[in-house]
Amino acid sequence: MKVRVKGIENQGARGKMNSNERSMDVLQSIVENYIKNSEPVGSRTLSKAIGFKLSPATIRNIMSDLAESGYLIQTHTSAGRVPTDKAYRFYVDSLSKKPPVPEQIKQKLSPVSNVQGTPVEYILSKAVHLLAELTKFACVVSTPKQSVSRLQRIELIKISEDRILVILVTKAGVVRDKIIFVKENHSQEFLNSVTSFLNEEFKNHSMQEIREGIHQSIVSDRHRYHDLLAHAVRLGKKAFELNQPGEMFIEGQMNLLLDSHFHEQSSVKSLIDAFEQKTAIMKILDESMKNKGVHIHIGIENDYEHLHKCSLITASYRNKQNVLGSIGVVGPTSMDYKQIISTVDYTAKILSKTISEQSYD
Amino acid sequence: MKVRVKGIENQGARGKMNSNERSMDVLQSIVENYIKNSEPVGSRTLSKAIGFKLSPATIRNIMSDLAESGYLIQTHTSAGRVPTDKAYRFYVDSLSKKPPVPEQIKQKLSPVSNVQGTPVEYILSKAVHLLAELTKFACVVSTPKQSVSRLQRIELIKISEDRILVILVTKAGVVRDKIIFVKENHSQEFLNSVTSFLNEEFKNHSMQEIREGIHQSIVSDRHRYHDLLAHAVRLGKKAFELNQPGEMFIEGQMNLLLDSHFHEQSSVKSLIDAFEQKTAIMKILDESMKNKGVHIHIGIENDYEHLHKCSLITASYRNKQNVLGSIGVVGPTSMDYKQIISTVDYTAKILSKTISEQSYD
DNA sequence: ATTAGCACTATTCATTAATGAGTGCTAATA
DNA sequence: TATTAGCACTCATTAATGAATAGTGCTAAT
Repeated sequence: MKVRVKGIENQGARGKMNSNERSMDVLQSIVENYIKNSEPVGSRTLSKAIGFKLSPATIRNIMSDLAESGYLIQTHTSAGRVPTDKAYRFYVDSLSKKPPVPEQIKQKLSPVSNVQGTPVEYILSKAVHLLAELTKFACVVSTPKQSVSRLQRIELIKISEDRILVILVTKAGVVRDKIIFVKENHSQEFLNSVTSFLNEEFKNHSMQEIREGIHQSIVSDRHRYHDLLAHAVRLGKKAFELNQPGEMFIEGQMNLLLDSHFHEQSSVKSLIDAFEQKTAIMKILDESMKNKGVHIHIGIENDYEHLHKCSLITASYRNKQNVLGSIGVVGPTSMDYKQIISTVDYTAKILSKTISEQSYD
Repeated sequence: MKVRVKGIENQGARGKMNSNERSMDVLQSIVENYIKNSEPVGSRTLSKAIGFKLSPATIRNIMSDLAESGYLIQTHTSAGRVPTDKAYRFYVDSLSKKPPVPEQIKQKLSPVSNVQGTPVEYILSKAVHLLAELTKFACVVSTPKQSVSRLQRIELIKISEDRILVILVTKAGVVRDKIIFVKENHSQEFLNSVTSFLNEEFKNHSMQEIREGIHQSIVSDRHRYHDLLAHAVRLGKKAFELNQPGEMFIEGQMNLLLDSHFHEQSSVKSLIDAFEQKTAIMKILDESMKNKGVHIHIGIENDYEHLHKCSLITASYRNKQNVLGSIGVVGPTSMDYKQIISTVDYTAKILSKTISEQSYD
């Protein structure tokens, strides 16, 4: 059996650079062609697509090599070739610069920044809705994480003898509420004192710090003999306890079902599962908050099995101080990466800008 | 042409009651059979299903009559009969009592009431999620309407020179926030006075009343010479302005796509549209708040064309004082009405119970 | 190294025929 | 007179067949 130079894989070892570069070009063309038409691409089609610079026979040889290296597969003998996840990975890695965002898309996303005075959640839902409309895929956004947010203000409102409504306002402009149950029947005046104390003590600190700080206070006996402070610390501990799970908004799930790549029954079931069990996607969004820029997860790269036929493009959004959450698109592995990447990137940026303007510092 | 007694339609006019009752029984059996198997039901099948009490031939005659009266249709000459929306309407109207809710369903919905201290929105999302899981259809719930809610407390928090964060807490336990923009640079102390005034003046009044009341105050010159009150009224007007559209949570949309009745491309598109354009469903939920009990909209009865292949089962939820919103199921017209109706009813009840316990009066 | 040519393979599509479920009508029956 | 059995007929569904098509792999020529 004749061993042919494989291009890409064994760079320079023995093959000519030329051959390698050409393989890459061909692969790129195949990927782009498949993204465009969602149909296995054959040697003749491709030859035509690149303007007959290479004959179908030559392309067949190259394709054969690419297939052997795991970049392409055939659904059956007489079908064209389809890119594998490895090919998509190569493709997105070789994308040089993000192309400029089309004016039309900017236009469509402009409502995100026209939301004077509305809650952050509303801005997020608007953004994710528009993103879904633009991309025609499913889109997700995670709400700001409590732990990194810094306190703007806390309010304690007496509701009944044993219940206190806690309202937390963060610098990012997020308002969260919950009810805590207490044994003592505190007066509203007393709660006001506690409120003042907590606000003075903890304003501008992150929730994380506050939780730790309060824990410290309890351990230390600094407040042991001061009744008000002791109570304040006790109430504060309850008030700042994290008990709300991170939320996530989803839009456009149904778009996926119009996509031909998900027409099989099994794929649909997988998707339903993936969205039902939000944790997997949530994890990816959380991950995306750790680094700047756009994150790309292609098919099999996803840990969660039900997402093996999907690619996720995510980007984090932030205010001036902190990374708050992230927004992303879930689509088929054969999505138009160029377009989606730049759209997600732009959406995250405009979201950051809008929320920063609304933030309280 | 021989005129046969039609049953149902011309009761007692000339036909025997027997024949009429029998037609009804047969129709009911057909509907139940179709709900169960999702397949056109033929005369032989039905004869077997009712234990051969009537021969296929007799049933054919009855079916023929029912078809003529618009209760059944045939997809083609040699197919069995399928119930029309008219038949479903007859069927649900003739359902006597809601059957008891199975213990298993109660069990599955129990997490709804185990939500000590969480925001109302969280309870709602939990309920709608579980309902979707139970029914395997799409489920929706509307968040409490601001206008009917009664004020528990308002807070004004200074954010910057020209921005004030308004937090409204209603008796139902709903917390809403928004930012208002002001020209004057009020101190927080001043805002506290305004807050006290507004709380004293308007606590326990519905938002609707407050908006009207404030309007009155502005029209009257009662506060014209009192600076604090004048400002309070001005700020209050802004604070109580309704600017948040009614929200709606949707869950399990994708369940519908596993349902065989929505397999055609066109149906899927219709559904996507229906959920994209939330207003139509929202309107039905709002409608459902006006009367007690379970509401049923079958197929063509829906005003919105894209819902013509769906039935909606809705029920309102409430606290001790007011009807707050409603929850419902969107499924195919051939859904198992008995089961869905009782499940929705029960869910609404447990929701009402839970929210009432959390309410502040 | 590239390409043209050809044999080979597998899908897709339309046609055909067989099968079967179900009806409508008529005549027989209780 | 109401019910039922029997039969001819209709139409969807299914399987089988064959032609058309798109594509490959290999070999030999350039």
